[in-house]
Amino acid sequence: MTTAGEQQGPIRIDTLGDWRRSDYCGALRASDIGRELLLMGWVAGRRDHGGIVFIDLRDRTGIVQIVLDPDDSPVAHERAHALRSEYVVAVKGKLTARPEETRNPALPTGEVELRVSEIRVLSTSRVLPFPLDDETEANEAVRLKHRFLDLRRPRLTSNLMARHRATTAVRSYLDGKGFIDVETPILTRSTPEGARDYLVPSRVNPGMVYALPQSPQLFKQILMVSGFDRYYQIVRCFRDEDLRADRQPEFTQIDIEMSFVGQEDVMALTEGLLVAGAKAIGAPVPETPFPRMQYDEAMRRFGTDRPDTRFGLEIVELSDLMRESKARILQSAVERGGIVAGILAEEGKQLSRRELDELVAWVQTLGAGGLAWIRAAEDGWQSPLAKFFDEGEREKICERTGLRTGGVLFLVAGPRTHALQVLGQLRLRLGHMLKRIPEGQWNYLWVTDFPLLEYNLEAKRLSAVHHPFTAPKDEDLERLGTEPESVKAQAYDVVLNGTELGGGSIRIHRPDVQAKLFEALGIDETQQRQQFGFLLDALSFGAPPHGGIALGLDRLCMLWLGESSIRDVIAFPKTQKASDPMSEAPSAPNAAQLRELGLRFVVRE
RNA sequence: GGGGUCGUAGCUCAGCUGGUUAGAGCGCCGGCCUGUCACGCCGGAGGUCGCGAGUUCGAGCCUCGUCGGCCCCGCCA
Repeated sequence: MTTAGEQQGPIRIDTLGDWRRSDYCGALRASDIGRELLLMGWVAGRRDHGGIVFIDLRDRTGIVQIVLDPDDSPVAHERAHALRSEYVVAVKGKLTARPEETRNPALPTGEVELRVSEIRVLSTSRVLPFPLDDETEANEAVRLKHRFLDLRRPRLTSNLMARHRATTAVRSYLDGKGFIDVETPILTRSTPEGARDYLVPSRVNPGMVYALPQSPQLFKQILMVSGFDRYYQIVRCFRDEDLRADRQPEFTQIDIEMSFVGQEDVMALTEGLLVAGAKAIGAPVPETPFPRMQYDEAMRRFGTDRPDTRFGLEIVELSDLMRESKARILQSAVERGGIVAGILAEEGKQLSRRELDELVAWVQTLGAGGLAWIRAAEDGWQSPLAKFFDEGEREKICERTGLRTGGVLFLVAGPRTHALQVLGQLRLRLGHMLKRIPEGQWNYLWVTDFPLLEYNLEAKRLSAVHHPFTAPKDEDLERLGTEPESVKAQAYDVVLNGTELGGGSIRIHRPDVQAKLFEALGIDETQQRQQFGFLLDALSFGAPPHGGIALGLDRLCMLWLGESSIRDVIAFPKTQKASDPMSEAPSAPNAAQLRELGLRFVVRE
């Protein structure tokens, strides 16, 4: 950038006048040759030969080549020298076939070009802070500060247009199935459990706050009680938790609830919706019904409740073989009620000693006791634990896991759930390292039969795995009071390639069952009234059996479009610190605002 | 709350073991150029090495702190 570049230059800005666009740039084809056109767009590139000038004109549909030839119009040609990147221009002219040898097969519009008879310069541009091509990936902070420019990049433009097609298809699909789009409040009340809330102080109720919804859960259930029967909403949700590549503080859910249905009905509907969405966005259309897997099996084989089933490297348990082992670390884990389990990498030979050491160190950062490995080399086992295993044990281990020469077996010992989760993460990492994850495969999967409750170590009480309105399986109902942790929920998650797309459940519609669940959760009657009174009221006035699901629209679009960050399918996303470099949100409130709200900030040490 | 990584020209990045005047490509500015499409050729401008302390004769490079981007753990019913 130079000072000269900051000047707008002597170029004259024209008015739009009565000019109106006749066509979009990206749609022009050989069939349009001969037409008189009026195009409007941004200067995406300029090749000025002095005697003849080529302009790449871009709008949201694509790029078409514009030719400014003094033989066509000396005036337009003369003005073309002053054009710069991202100037906005309108051009009038005739669409012609490009001379045979100058066609550009890389461009959908490469067979044609517009020969300009008249040009209007509608707007100029400062020099760009970063190039707008799809190749150079500028620093995210710079991109977000100038999001209006970032969004001009063809990839982001087409991502947002594709997202629009998906949401349109979803609305049309749900409308066709008789669903009613109903809006629910953004200013609502905080509910306990779940994520941290974003709070909004109420001016007219000093000392009181609203919470932004983490999801419209209670409202959609109430709509069922009200008899709407089938509800949907494409709705913003807010969770004040730390961000990830696939997580934003505000995100969009496709929220669905329906009455007089069971789990299978919701799942079938969801599959149809995903088919419609995938079709509209141009992603491979999944086959239905999707495969199913019970939660217990997912944990046992994949160490997670959202397994990526595109590759093997499954978990194998070895606890029974280690009960008597001389390898104390492994043996004692079993003795204490934990497990020993492993993952076999058949092609583990390609992992260097250094990579193995890095894996061991990495697993330790996950909070696991440690990671042991056994490398089956030509001349015997190489392993920190090798000396502890006799011939018989080695044979059994090989038999159980399939370990053979060239392979590496990874072992983790510890409390069951934790060991499995660590292995689940190790599995993903190995999948990447060994390039085992196939591109172009789309494994949709239902995970079912979640436990209803789990023991929360921090809170020292049971908490809901899904949420406290999830119905237990009918046959498990009576165990709610006696063995609550054995009760399964009528809950289901849909997973794509190891990413959770969404989840739902059949809800509790009977006040007596809901009360039992609150009891199991240790929420007393006063708290119940205070926190969920309105839902309990609603359930007591004739609630239909109902259930639903919520799907993460941003994540869906991200996966469907092959993006690795949710930010690239959201027009105005936030950084990892939940800030927006463009608008500079969040910002400090001024004194008058604080006074009016009756707030005072206390500086945290 | 924690771990990792990055921050040098508008952008992407190089910069050795701490040592003279901090480089490249692209972009930008000026000139030339009638079939380019990553146009080409000639010339030029452009730097708070994120910021602040410290060590040192000397810091882009070492130390500490801090700010910011990204990835991950915890967290996200």
